[in-house]
Amino acid sequence: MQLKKYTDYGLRILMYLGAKEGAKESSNNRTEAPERLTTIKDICETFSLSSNHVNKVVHHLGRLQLIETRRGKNGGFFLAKAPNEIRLDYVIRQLEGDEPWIECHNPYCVALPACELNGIVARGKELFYDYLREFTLADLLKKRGQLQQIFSTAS
Amino acid sequence: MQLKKYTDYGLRILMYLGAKEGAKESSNNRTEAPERLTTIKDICETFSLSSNHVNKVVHHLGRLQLIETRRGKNGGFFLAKAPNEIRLDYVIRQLEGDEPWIECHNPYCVALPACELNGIVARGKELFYDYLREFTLADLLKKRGQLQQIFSTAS
DNA sequence: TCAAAGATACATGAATAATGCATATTATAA
DNA sequence: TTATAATATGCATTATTCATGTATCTTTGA
Ligand code: SF4
Ligand code: SF4
Repeated sequence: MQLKKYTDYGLRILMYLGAKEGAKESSNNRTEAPERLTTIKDICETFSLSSNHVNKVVHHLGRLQLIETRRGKNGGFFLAKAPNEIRLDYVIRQLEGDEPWIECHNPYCVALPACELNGIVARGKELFYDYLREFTLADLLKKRGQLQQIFSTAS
Repeated sequence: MQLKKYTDYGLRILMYLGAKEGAKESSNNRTEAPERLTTIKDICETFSLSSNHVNKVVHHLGRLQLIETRRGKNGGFFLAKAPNEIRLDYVIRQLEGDEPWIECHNPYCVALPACELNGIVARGKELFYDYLREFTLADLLKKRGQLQQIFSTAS
């Protein structure tokens, strides 16, 4: 019972991009690319991660339209939305995959027709996500200055 | 992000015992063993499970003092508490293991000193368990009659 | 036309959960 | 007292999923 690293990596990437964006004097036009784009290599060096894995997460975030990716030379990616428009429940649900937390079929459980448990767990799961729904990427950037310092210091 | 089968097996066992207990005219003395005790074999045949795995879960439930186990001939196990005293949050926390849902150390994440995420997820996890806390084994036995029928029919 | 970036597909490795096996221990009954 | 039926316990193996690696393709700017 633990979130996948994959999911956390996605959030780290968003935090990195959010913190960096805060660094410049905040362009209003968000689909305009900043000076130099963040690359997968940047992320890997900052967090000491495997580029292959990050590759996939970045791609996924792109498909979700949370970031915009640019291929080719001087390519990279940046936030496609304002931090306060990126809800944590959405990010985690999508990256994590939204499967039921308890598996009653496969193999089929005989108790299923009379079981109250799966409904209770499913409701609990929704409460978890309801709570996450109250937060956005902006909430993760409360200590933006400190994050910037960490990210710029980390090799 | 899914509960372990191990945990669900534990709940199935409790449901089985609870439904069976409802069958007889409810002895008040709960540490008194009923006529014939439920065995691991019974559980395995009912749910088509591996006896080794069930073995361990039964042992675990015994250590948690949710059931009382009896070794030797005519041994087996039965509920050590009334169903309404067995809270689901406790059962699931214990069987599942109460680790954090997001892993910030091991390997260490550079963002940790300035990260808001782990706290948010930890709080969401507690809300999940807070919800489960409202339910007991008795709530899982709402359809006791149907459960009894299922369990007696299942080979 | 080269090089630097992400996109994509597939293969491999690592971690953990699930299961299997063997044997010890205990309690009951014949 | 002995056979038997049950849980207890430790270790081995298998399966599944996650994480990571390798290779190649595509795009794009210089
Ligand atoms: S016991 Fe209930 S929750 Fe568990 S597998 Fe069976 S039907 Fe699903
Ligand atoms: S980003 Fe935050 S939550 Fe994720 S590992 Fe780092 S410190 Fe923990």
